[in-house]
Amino acid sequence: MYICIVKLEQAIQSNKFKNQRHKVGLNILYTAWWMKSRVNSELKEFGLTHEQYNVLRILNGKHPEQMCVKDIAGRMIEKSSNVPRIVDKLDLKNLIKRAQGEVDGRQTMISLTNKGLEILHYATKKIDALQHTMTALTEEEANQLNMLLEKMREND
Amino acid sequence: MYICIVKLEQAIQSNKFKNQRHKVGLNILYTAWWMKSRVNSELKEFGLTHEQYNVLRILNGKHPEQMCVKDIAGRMIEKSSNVPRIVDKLDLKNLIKRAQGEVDGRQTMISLTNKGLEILHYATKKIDALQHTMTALTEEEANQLNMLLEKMREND
DNA sequence: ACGCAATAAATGTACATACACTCAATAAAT
DNA sequence: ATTTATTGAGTGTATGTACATTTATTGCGT
Repeated sequence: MYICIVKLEQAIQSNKFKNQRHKVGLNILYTAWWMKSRVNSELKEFGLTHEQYNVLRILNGKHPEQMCVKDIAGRMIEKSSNVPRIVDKLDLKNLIKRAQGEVDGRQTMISLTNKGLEILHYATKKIDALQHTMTALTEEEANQLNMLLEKMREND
Repeated sequence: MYICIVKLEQAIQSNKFKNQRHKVGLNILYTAWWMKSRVNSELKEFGLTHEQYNVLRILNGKHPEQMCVKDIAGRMIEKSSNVPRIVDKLDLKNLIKRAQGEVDGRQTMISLTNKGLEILHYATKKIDALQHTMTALTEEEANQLNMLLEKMREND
């Protein structure tokens, strides 16, 4: 276990943590960055970013139905993501289609193209494999980690 | 405990997790975003961003000594932070000083100004108080969370 | 029906990340 | 000692975040 304790200290070259609760904040931020980096480098061969991939995944959840921009935004992990701009990039690559909303003219309805579906398919294979090696935990440990994270955010 | 399990599902409006290890990835990314948002809104009154605050804190660790850009970068949580640009912003606000390195002319040596020290002092008070309410864990739980995060990154 | 508030999407701006590249200074090789 | 490689900082570009503002459309109150 000692090796583990040393790892964050190595990564941010500091061991001046006031207490475990202080350390946990830095540890979560670092781990999130570590995950994003690895995902991004895996997605590079598809010309996708982490966020673009996330939007494609969300669209796939409703496929072949369309989704409006607001519904996509509500499912994003980072709530301040600027979905219209991410959708712009996906549109330029013809991975999604846009259409004016029929029931509500203010909405822009987004859906995956065949090209988008295909790229998502191959990208998902890669990401799933990565996630497997990246999360070196048992289901039991993962469950405990999830519970601790939820408890941490209790005062929300 | 059930309330907790529901929380991430609410936040990203999804409950289609393949397993606990899949969920843990999303949970860490979401928690990191949640923390950063709260820190940023707390720092707004000082005109600082989360990253600028981080650089000031790192400089304070060596104060009154100077640090070169590379050493600062090595202590950043997000390793791809572009430190020269963050330092630019701090310089414009006169919170830090730059000087050409004397022993190595390639280095730019950075140090806090009095104004930087003062702002950091007040900002730190706020952030410490925030961190206290934001991390609703006991020391025991925080320690366990830290160990699980380190174990998760084992295949690095 | 008309006017006004509310909503959805898009846009503008400042800041940051990710990554390639340049430039000057130092270190290394011969 | 001179050439060559390496290193530290800075810059350029594309992408994304955070947040305010704009524009078009809808819904509501009267």
